[in-house]
Amino acid sequence: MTSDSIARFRRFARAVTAEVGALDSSFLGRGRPLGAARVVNAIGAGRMDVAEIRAYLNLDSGLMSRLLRSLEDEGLVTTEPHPDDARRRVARLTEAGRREFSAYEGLSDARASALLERAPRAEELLRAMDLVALTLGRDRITIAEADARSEAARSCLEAYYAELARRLETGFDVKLSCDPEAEAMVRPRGAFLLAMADDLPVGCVGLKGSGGPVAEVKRLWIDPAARGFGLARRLMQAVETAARELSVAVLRLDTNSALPEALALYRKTGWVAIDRFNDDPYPDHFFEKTL
Amino acid sequence: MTSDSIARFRRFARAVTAEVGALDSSFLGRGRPLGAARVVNAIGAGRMDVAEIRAYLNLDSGLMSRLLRSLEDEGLVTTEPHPDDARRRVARLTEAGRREFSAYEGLSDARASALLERAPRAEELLRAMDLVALTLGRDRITIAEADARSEAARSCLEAYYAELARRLETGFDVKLSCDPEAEAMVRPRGAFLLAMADDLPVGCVGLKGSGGPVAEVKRLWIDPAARGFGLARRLMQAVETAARELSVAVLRLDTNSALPEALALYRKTGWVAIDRFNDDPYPDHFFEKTL
DNA sequence: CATAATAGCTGACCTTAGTCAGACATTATA
DNA sequence: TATAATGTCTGACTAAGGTCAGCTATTATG
Repeated sequence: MTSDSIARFRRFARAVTAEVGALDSSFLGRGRPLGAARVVNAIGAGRMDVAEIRAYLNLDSGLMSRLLRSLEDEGLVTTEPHPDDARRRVARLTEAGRREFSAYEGLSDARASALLERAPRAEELLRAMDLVALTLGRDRITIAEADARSEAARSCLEAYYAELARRLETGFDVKLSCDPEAEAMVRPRGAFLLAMADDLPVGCVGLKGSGGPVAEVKRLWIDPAARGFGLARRLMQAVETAARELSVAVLRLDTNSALPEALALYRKTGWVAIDRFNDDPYPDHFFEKTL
Repeated sequence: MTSDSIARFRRFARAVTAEVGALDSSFLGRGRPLGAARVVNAIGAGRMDVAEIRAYLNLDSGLMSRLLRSLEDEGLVTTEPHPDDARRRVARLTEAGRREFSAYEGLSDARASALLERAPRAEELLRAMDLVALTLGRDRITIAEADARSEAARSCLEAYYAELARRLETGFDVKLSCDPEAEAMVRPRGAFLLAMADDLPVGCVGLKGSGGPVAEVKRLWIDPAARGFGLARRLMQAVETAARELSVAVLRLDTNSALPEALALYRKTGWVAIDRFNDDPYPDHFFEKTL
């Protein structure tokens, strides 16, 4: 690693330290120490189990307990024993607590918004931030099943179609392609999987089934900022697992030689080239894998 | 600003918070509270005047004084009155202090290096970090005079040549162009200015003089990650100021229509198109400005 | 059923960071 | 030369974060 690279990295660290410090201090300014504000936000973000909050915020049990008492005194939080295990406790925001949480969210959103509006080329800045955030947080990316008709799924599919249109010499019009109706990618006939980074989708793959022993893998796509982390392989493994659960014996897929990284992945992971099995105008390579 | 953009910004903030927190905590782990470590690093980075360190780290004078005493007790720092003004004090690292500073630097460098080595496409990641760092720190970019033969200047010039080679249809070979020998861009004949962000150069411009009343502006270049902040305009203003100091009455420059943003800037800032005044093969537009 | 493990609570205590008023020496200014 | 301003230092004080031993209640386990 060159010293110039390291200097650039450290310039980055200095610049974001100031910005992140300012984000942190947006947790202040509402008459409450940072620790208590962080607890309100952890609960607001859906963490309820006290031990879970403690682990997330890295707090001593004594400190955590005191923070919860002070928030109860303020009327922002109620606690009650965990229904399954009375040693544990769960915390909930009161109506006032939810208002405080919204206020904190609003402050963070406003700061983000102000920064983005001041930036020339905001979309380029966001893509740069995506790349940094995903590289730093690559180990926290999870694979989860989702409805193919959900907003997160649709945003991935649109990005996929746009990328095909850019990369295929012929362009790409989803209406001319074999567009699997979303129902074919919903259980029990099929499935749809998303790679999620911090509640934002960064990749997808669909399993288009018919109820029979043969199903098709469709719509494998990874956000450009998340490439190189092995997500495509993880998604393909997950879709194979889902196919096995649905008693699928044979998987098929079609793809295009303009997507060499996809071809390489299929060849490396046990897929076998077969003859054309549909009349879709776009693909020029066809693969099969027996499960 | 869309809610999706804001969510992406906040994902970025979360990801770097963890990383920056880790960077901060590399200031810990050497048996010294964060405040004292930050003072050691400020002095090591060349800040000597106590008031200057205080302003930089945003510290109360009482706290600063105590931190310096504790560092003196540790044998890391000595202080003495400022030679010009005995009210002020200057702080210096002792030999042991310099060792501590090096240790902190080593920890930060190691962390940066480890992260970059783990990243696929490290250069793309660095460019993304540059864009984020420069956008966040745009108000801290300064214009300073530098030697045209210095390393910082040379790295800008090389980037400039590479960009010309990319953007001119004919390509660009600096040997075929009127390459001003560096001496012509050094005082008292000329000048060379750099835009600096955190000790790294992000833009340059040269003033090529002959000692006479006519001089030439050369090599205006801005790092792609720093475009849109008005740096070109600032550099041009600075080079005009430098020219006036050198008693230059008339400035000239040549440029190419493949660089429309440069042409637009010159036209907006009082430059007048003139006839070709050299036989350089690359430029196709020529401008003049009377100071 | 006795014992161990788990989860949280409480009180005592410590460190770090930060604030503020006042003291002191020095320098700038009317 | 008197006065104001500047820069640092000291002592007194506070808030916030954090640690630890011991307590209670509950659940898991041999």
